[in-house]
Amino acid sequence: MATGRTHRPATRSRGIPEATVARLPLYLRALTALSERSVPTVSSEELATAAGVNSAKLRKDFSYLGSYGTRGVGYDVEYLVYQISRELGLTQDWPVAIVGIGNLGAALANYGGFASRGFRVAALIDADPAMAGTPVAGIAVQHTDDLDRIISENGVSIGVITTPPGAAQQVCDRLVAAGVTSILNFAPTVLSVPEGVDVRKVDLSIELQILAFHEQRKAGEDTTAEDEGAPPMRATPTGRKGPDGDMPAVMPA
Amino acid sequence: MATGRTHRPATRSRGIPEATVARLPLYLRALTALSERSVPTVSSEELATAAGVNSAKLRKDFSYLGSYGTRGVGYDVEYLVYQISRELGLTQDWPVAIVGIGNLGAALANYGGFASRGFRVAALIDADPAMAGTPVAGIAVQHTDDLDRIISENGVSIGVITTPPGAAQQVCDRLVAAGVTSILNFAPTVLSVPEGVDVRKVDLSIELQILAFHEQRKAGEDTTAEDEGAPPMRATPTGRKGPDGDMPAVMPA
DNA sequence: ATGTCTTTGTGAACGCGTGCACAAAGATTG
DNA sequence: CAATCTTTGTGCACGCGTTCACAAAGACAT
Repeated sequence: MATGRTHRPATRSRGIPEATVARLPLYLRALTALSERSVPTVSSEELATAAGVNSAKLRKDFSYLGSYGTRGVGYDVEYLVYQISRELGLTQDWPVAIVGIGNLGAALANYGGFASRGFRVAALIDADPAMAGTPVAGIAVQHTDDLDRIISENGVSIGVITTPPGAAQQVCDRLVAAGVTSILNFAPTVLSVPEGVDVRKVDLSIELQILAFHEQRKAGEDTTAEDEGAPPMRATPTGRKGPDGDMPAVMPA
Repeated sequence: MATGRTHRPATRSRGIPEATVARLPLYLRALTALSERSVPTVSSEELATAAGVNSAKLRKDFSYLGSYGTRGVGYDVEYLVYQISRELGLTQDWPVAIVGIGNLGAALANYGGFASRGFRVAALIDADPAMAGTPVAGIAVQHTDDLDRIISENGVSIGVITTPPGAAQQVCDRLVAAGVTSILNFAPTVLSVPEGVDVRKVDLSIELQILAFHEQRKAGEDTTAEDEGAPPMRATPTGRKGPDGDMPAVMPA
């Protein structure tokens, strides 16, 4: 098991707050839409509405990038698109490797949004020997044994993990050893990585559970004093509780 | 276009902070793993490590749920699994409808993590008439025309949108009109929903762009005074700029 | 019973992110 | 050139979330 940090201490990267960085892609998307409609300039108010944020927040976000606006007029759309793209590093090509070509991995390989903004699916990797050579989204799947070579040859620095949870940490370790320094993890696992490696996770199950919480809360608001449901007898603090748990089996897996 | 709030003002739901709610599924997952290994009790330190968080944060999170630990011993695993499950509303069944059965939608329908924790894929909906009746993950795809009826009959309150961006808002409006109050949006679009409806978004493109930012930053750290790249001539503040933009076309779409 | 040892639960301080509100800047008009 | 109007950029205050550090609580040994 790899030992290392799991959380980056929110390093204020080059003075730009993490929260701002997370919103830049949102602004960029809205700006791109305006650009396609040949809109020359946009005010912070309009752009904020399009991006679904507060206009003051948007202005403060942009202020971290520099003074790119013109008072009394607004922001030059094309210019801003370029500045944000550059800031995000989207002016260069980012070869990406997807490891774990199951349903989700294949879907991502086919996903148009991937290739659209400078990201290029450079390799598909799977542990199943039977899949090797099979073309998915026009790219031949390669075997895990060659992972190291594939990463090096293609200069991949961003890896996407769509393996089953049991394989995720191992794949992660191998990716990192091969030189990958950014990982997008779709497996429901807490990845442990060494310092300097960034990990972002996308967890469908967690998102649903958060929604369920609010949903339950909304439903419970009607009943004034909702029935809390008889809590199951708590295991006696001392008596360790029998081996065959008589606790209600809530969740199998 | 629907008019309404886009952001919930972080309503401190029943006293449990939003940040804590977002971590509960993480704890639950770690606890479930311990439960399967028949571990009777766990300390905040151990559990925190497994979940990848600070132990003080974990204790404070649990303190919002009540005093479920035993000092000097730790937490009873089974009991805590039940309490968190109940708090998240996972003791009940949540029928989910997926709208937009393309690559991603089909992958989600097949995704095991969905069904595992009380969530059940109750319906698959697509706008393509040719898909109607086709079984995906053992469920027949139904046509968008029947959306309203499908939602009502199955008592769906959580909807998942995996349509192309252009259709997302319209689908969202229809889902909300049919009674859905929680939406998980995979389309790269800012959804506008009325008060009382929760929206969570999963955006692959945004995640990659955030990684690219940090990746670029890491790469740029080596070169002491990195070349900022000649900024393209800024559009003259007054002269509105020609219709055929001579700005470098950074991002096509 | 008394003491020791472990671990929880939480008060308090700190830092980040958000939003208000306004002065400064520039465009535009007469 | 002066006046007016629009919109940016930001100082400031507030609230949430995180983390430290420790007192209180209970288990366990003697």
